[in-house]
Amino acid sequence: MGPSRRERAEETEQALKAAARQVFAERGYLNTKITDITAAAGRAAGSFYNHFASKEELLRALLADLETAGDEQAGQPGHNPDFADPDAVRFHIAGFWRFARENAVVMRAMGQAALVNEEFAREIAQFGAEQRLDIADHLDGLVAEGATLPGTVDTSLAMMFCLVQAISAAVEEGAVRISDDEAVESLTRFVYRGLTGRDY
Amino acid sequence: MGPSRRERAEETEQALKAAARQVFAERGYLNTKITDITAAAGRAAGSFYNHFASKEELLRALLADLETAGDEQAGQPGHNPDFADPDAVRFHIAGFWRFARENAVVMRAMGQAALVNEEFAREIAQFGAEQRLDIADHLDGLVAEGATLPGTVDTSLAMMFCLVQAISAAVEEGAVRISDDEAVESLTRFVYRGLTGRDY
DNA sequence: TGTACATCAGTGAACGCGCGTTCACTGATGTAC
DNA sequence: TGTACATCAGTGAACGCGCGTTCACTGATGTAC
Repeated sequence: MGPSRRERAEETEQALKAAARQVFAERGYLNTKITDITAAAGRAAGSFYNHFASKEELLRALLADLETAGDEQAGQPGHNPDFADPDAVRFHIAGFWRFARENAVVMRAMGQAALVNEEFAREIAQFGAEQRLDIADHLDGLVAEGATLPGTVDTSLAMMFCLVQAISAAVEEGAVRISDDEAVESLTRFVYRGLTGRDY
Repeated sequence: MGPSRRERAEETEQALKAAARQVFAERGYLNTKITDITAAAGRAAGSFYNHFASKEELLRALLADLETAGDEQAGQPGHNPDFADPDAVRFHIAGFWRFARENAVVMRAMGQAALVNEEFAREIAQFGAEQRLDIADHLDGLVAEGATLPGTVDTSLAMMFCLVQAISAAVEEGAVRISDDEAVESLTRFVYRGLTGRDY
């Protein structure tokens, strides 16, 4: 007796997701046809629709996987919310950097999907806004100590996030060549200095 | 007697370009059909191919317009290449900012085209590399004065460019709300501090 | 345990929509004489 | 200046390609008795 139906279906679904990651990485989300995914997964074209209503739905599934994986590792030992300490800045940048590099394929796919799909665009915008809100209070220590931020709190946060995100994207597409450690170190120095006006 | 053939053709070509800018701004390059452009220009679908071989060629034409416009205003009065002076940093950021805001539609279209077209991707990458090379020497003054850059020269430049570009894109798509002056001022402070390690 | 039927994951050829692209046609401008 | 023909910008219906999506079919697993 072979695998149960449920097992068989689960296998195919995982195969499709893995194949999608692969072809998205190779040629990008927008350039990927559904038959590219099924071919890479070694299944028939029609099989796709047993598991996902569309390429968008598949991307949502990949995103959901990524979120649960993110939640699991979000225990965050060593979290220090006071950006007056350079180590706290480095800790946050390193975390974001790791996340961005590990999930580069899905992040890039999301970005591409957002160009064509209003819904995805809104989700990304909201995700960014939430991220910024989550650590808005991390700058309080700086202000309390009398440091002058480079702009409003929101602008300062936006600059920090945009910078790290843009650099990780640039590294990912090969426009900038730099090791992970070097990136985190350079970014930490740039951001710490930029936010605080202090040398480091 | 009506307008000459040449005049008539020129008019239509300009109308198509203007219409393209408009619809690209409204719904993005990738979401724009050729008939969207011709409809917005008030011409028949077939007319498009008298002027451009494809949507890509039209985008190239827009890019060429933008480059000649850029060259004209590149007299650059008041150019100061020594980034030890915050005003020099502000001058460059303000220039880039103006350019990015004025040509946001075409820049965004280029970015979208690059996702689908290898050729555009290469051109953009090369353009960025050239930009960085053009002002690589602007950091020499800093190094000579004994300032510590946040990373290598190339990494430092990449961070500066990525930051300004990412913020202008974020403003353009409404993810960040900030006036032009405020943006330039905040960016100048962030970048000057980040590069030099000095307060400002 | 065995038999008969129901259900389901997977298949791949075929269908059909959307849109880029073509092309015969129109009405004008340009040219030759 | 006038006439006859060539050329060309523009038109829009029609064509056809690419690709998403469907669906009748297969061979297996699940269920009822």
